[in-house]
Amino acid sequence: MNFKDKVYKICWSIPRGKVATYGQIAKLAGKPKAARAVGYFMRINPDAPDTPCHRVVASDGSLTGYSGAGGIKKKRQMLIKEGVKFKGVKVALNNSQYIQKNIW
DNA sequence: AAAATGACGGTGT
DNA sequence: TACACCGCCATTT
Repeated sequence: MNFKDKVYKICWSIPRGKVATYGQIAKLAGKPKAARAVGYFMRINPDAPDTPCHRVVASDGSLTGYSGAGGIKKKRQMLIKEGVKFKGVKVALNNSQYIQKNIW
């Protein structure tokens, strides 16, 4: 299992209505400081409905990137529609962050 | 092998 | 909130 597959697998494990941060995913994948690389994988993946990459946000809760149609705006709407709480322009990590324990 | 790239993260202004 | 910097990383060129 390479780093890339782990990242995707973790993405798929994020439940509806919850979100995870890039750094969090990087850590779960075994590379605490590879958040940047995680973003890279999100960018090249088939996007939207396929991999729920829209459930991945920046550490401060703000939405970054998203190469799918609609961009950031669309991403935010998708999250809201799934039940993710928002605090202004950012995600309310306090009650919408996905707290996951080791899945391996 | 070396340099460039980007959907990051943390800190400071 | 916005922007600039710098350190980090896997993947591509």
